[in-house]
Amino acid sequence: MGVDREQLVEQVLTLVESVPVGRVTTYGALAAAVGFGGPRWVGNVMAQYGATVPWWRVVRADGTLPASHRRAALAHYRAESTPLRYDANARAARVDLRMAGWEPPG
DNA sequence: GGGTTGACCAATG
DNA sequence: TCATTGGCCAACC
Repeated sequence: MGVDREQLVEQVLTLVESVPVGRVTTYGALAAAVGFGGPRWVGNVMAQYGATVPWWRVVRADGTLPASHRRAALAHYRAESTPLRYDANARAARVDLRMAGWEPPG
């Protein structure tokens, strides 16, 4: 059956809203959950509509923060006590996916 | 219809 | 851990 693109977008946003506080999921996991598009498509959806949902709970597969928003995301993580990992050089902070990784239902 | 662009991913060294 | 490589999918021009 043909599913509307708009409905798929809503499904992605709903899944993002269902991510527990202090936990995160990945673009790829969301794409797999909705069974449509791919990680890059989900990234595109977030770029457009992410402002209406807790976008900081969606990170890349290796735990790095979404581009262009890492500073704002860090403030949220600190507020939510999200487990973070710091590089040896402390160049960039990443979410500890072992601890905070959350798999969306699909 | 082809080239380019994204808030991407996994394998490899 | 980092950089490179190839693949991925839809939107836009």
